[in-house]
Amino acid sequence: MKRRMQEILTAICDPTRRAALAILWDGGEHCVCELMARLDASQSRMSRHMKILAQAGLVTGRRDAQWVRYKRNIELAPELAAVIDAVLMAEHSLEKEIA
Amino acid sequence: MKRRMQEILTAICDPTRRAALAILWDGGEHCVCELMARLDASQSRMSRHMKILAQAGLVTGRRDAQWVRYKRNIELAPELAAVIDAVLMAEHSLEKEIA
DNA sequence: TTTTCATATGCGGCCAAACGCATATGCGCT
DNA sequence: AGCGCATATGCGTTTGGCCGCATATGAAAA
Repeated sequence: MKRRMQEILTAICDPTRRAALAILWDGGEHCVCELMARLDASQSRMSRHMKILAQAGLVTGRRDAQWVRYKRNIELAPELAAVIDAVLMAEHSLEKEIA
Repeated sequence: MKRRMQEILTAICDPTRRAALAILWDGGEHCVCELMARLDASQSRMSRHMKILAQAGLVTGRRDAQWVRYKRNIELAPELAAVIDAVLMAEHSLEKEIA
């Protein structure tokens, strides 16, 4: 449906969420506390951001003891994954630009 | 720079702007009044949306008599154009989905 | 020059998003 | 059970985006 598209774009519009996605996009699992530390975000802030990413269908989380391990959602439709790929790719290539 | 990336994502986050982009993405020129009519948007609303798209570097406008003709910016960096392509592509393919 | 059409913009209101703080929940360890 | 770590969430505040309305600008035609 079209609603998911809007959710995804809203999700990736926030820089912190994009940064989290970039970390998760390797396919590995990462807990909230790790993301908090690496992205310099408060606990409640990071938790909420992850919820939004999950609701958009971009990531999935599972309980593992006291942690929640988030990872890229492998069931994401290919056309939508392509959007994320393009965004992360572009952001990465723009990182080292001078002008 | 990274700022442009954020501008672009903010720009395509709005449904009306995405719809305008979809129309302009064929490369042709379209005036504001045409976009207003096709997207059922008020004049000031459409004008502002176009300004945001232009500031993000996605489109360019030129005066032609009393009209302003907007079109896709052909000088847009390829990695950024790829993002727009992916988004429009995905939205198009999701259009006819049942589930 | 006055009128008319097309577009841009200043202003103020409205609404949703994002945040910090505090608190609740979930889980393992002792 | 009680404690401590990790995560989620309710609440109230602040911030920013989008809008309509009115007005300004720009350009052609009368």
